[in-house]
Amino acid sequence: MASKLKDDNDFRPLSRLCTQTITQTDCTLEVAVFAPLRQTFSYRCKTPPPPTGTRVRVPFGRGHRIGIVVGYGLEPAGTTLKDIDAILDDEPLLTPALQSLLHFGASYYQHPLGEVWATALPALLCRGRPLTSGEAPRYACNEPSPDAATRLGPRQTALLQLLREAGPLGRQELPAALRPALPSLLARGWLRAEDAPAPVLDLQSSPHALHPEQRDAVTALRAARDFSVFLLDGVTGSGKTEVYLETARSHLEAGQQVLFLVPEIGLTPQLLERCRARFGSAVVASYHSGQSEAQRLRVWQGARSGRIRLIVGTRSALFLPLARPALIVVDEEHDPSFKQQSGWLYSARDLAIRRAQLESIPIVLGSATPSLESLHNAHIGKYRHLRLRQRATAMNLPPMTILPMRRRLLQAGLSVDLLQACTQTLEAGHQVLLFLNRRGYAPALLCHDCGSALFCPRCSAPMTWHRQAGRLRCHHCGHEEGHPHQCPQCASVDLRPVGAGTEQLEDYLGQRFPGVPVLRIDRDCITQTGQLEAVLAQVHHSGPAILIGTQMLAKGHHFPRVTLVGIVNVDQSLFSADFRATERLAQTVLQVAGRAGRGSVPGRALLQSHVPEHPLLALLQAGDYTAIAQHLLEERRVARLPPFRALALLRAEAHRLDRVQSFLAAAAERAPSGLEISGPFPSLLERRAGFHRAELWLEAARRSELQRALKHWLPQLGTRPESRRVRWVVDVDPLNF
DNA sequence: AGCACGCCGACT
DNA sequence: GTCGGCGTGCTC
Repeated sequence: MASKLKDDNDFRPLSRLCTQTITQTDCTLEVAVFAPLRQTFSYRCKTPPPPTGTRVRVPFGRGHRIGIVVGYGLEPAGTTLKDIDAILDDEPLLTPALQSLLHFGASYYQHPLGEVWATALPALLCRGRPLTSGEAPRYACNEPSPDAATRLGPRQTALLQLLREAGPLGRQELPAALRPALPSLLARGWLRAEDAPAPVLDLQSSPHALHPEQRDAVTALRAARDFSVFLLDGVTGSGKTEVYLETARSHLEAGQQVLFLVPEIGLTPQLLERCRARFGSAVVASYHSGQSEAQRLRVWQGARSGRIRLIVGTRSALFLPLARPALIVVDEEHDPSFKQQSGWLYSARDLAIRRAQLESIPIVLGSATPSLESLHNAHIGKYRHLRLRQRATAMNLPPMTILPMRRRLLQAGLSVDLLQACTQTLEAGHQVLLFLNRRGYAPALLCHDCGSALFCPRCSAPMTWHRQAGRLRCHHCGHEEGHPHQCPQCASVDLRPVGAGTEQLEDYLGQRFPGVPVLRIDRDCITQTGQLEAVLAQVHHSGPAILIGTQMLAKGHHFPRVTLVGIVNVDQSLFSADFRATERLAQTVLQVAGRAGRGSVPGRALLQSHVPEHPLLALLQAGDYTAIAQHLLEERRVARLPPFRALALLRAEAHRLDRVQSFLAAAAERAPSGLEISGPFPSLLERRAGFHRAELWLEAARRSELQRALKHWLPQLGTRPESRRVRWVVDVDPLNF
């Protein structure tokens, strides 16, 4: 009775299910319900079966759920199957290519199909909102008027007159006072609703002429018709965006659509504005989780109908249906934010490549500091490597200098040399940017008598002291408490902050440079939308000033008056247990350094370190990312790490450590051949929010081998008794440890 | 995930 | 004597 789909818990390529034309009535539907359940469920359908990708409402448990038809049972329906309640759509929500992408994504990342669909669709559709064109109709007068003898009210008369003079208008374009008159006039035939005409491109020519490298890149990209992957490897300021836009332009002119992925919501507004200025605001939209669900649905429908021609969006925009896709752009492709961190652990960058393949269109991955994975793929010829070495502006990357910290006097983590450089810069009337990826006043509070740190009661990490708020906070689980009166170990009252965070820097520099504005940019002080823009505007209009910031400040913004960039702390990254830490450090340093000297005055960047002799720092100092990447790739090859090996983690957590251990031990024991298993290892953060955490490393020579092994192993893992006592997930191609 | 069922502590 | 704690198990 169970269909094949369910038998091996496999997600078959959709083509194999779709190509069969199911004509007989009373057949079995395979439904992926919107719930985190590994199986699909079979239902009986007495009407002609709907195509895959349509929503159905089904009885489920003692209630009802909405799900997606993902296949058909091959055997005749058994008597125990329930009937579906209703078919919610006349047609599939997604094209076959996009349906295949979701099936692939569920299978590759070992995630339940129903939840994959739920992640990919706007929430309103998951809740059963009917599919419409998504277009607001326009209202026009009917001529001749239906019953000229009727006396109309003043609002009705005014509305009719307006529409006669101005032509058809949408509801939003009408004065709010006249809108209430719409329903009655429509009902009585005075007005009719009509579809708005498709918005048109409003092309503006490029404000800058392309330099030769850009022109070559655009030529290569425009020539690509079928699936191919381009790595656009261009130093900061080399004009990658211009290349994207010029390539997009030719596709838009041909009536097609372009999808533009960025790693963070914060990067959408600038790019959106630039696209709107170039192509006309009617055909350009953004799509991200900061929008209301109604808004997202509108963009989704606009993309599906083809009315919206270019979308700038974050991860989830990858799943927007496109009527006529022509090009996908993944900007800042190295950014780890493209990997989803909870639920379905997919990489939007990697799935974007898969989507391009399924749609037979080209895709561009762009970055000034490409990921080692992408560089490797370029080296082995899987991607076409396009380089932009020339800067569009005349500025160069500021020279970088390592500042040794050993045995130096440090104040708030700043060496005298760095402070001196700050003084010089400020005296010259310029601005300083200090980068420190650590929020709060101090990363720990330490007892001066017994030396114990104040740990989070639920995590294996010390709590961060936030002095302004007067709170100790755990950055891992959100636990919060006030300043303790005494040390919980020895009852001493001498508790002191150790280490420096952005808050401490702000504090100290405010005292050290009285009269100089000190502006801090991190998640603690930028809480509302628009706040960041306000601070940035302040920076642009200010004279000498000091900017202090975390990761938040490293991305996307330019500070023409900043001529000194100080990177306060690189040492943790040099010795991190996360093998990607050095790659990230190099990317961040170059990114942050690139913020300086974009105006007319050259800048410089200073890196503080206790180990100035570290080989990576010498490479960083030279500012040559290609050389750094080469060095790091060689390290990875020797250490047999990605991209030279395929890696997945089996992570488990539970309140009781013994349950975590016995689950992982049982899993390791039953591991299939072809998979190299190591561990269980305690996770980098051993305990989080009261859960003990550990993981198994699963490795294979190639991703395909890893996939083959996982496919057979994991379904049976879920049936074991140990697995019910822990929370477990597989993280395929993990990025964060 | 929901939403049941199911056995052990403090209350009208 | 009940209300309710969340541990365990099921959903075609």
